[in-house]
Amino acid sequence: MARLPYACGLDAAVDLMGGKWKARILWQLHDGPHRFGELRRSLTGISEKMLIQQLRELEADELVHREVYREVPPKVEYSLTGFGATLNEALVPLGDWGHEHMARIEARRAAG
Amino acid sequence: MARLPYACGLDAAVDLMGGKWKARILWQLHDGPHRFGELRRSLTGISEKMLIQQLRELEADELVHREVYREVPPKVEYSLTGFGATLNEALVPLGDWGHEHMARIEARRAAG
DNA sequence: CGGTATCCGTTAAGATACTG
DNA sequence: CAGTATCTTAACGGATACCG
Repeated sequence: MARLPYACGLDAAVDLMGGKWKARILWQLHDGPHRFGELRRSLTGISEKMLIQQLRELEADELVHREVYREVPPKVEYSLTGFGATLNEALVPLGDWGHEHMARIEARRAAG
Repeated sequence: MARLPYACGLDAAVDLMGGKWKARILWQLHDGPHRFGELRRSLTGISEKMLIQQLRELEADELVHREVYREVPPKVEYSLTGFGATLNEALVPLGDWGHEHMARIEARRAAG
């Protein structure tokens, strides 16, 4: 079925940052560029495959910039674009909300 | 594999409102209770199955309240709980961001 | 009106091994 | 170090038909 146009801003935003990892990846980049390996260690539980896949999508959506340094050993740094930084700011209240209610949310999840 | 604890607030929040529909459903309820059929018509493109499934999950997470009126024909109203209202507020900046950048996001999506 | 039940294809996600 | 490749499972999303 043909994709419908976005119904609202939230629809568009969720399309870009939705899923299990993207918001957390953007979050990790808020304080400057990070290398692939740093991100992998920070994002506990992510597989290399998912990390690179999500980074590629974020790059295609112009939220993240990928800079390759031609060195040995190889070095690649990921950073927020200006566009990505604005999205990150819009995610702050959501992150705060989650932080504030984390105990409740964990408890509900544990309850099944 | 056993689920890890939430890594940050954003992780917990996305777990509750992530997916294609939940943010939009919460959004629709911001101005008061709505009936099942109203929501179905508002959320263009959603199937009845997805709508009821997402509503049940939102109810289980105490974000949405379900009120059944024993009438003929049947009437059920969904509304935000206090908890759901606070999440909705945290989503406002994200919705604004999406609205502001909608044209750009649509264009990227069209480009494939 | 407000759902259920069933079936089905697609996408997300994860484990593991391997490469330039 | 920063990825690729392959395979498998789980979750998401949708179509259709039916029910109280």
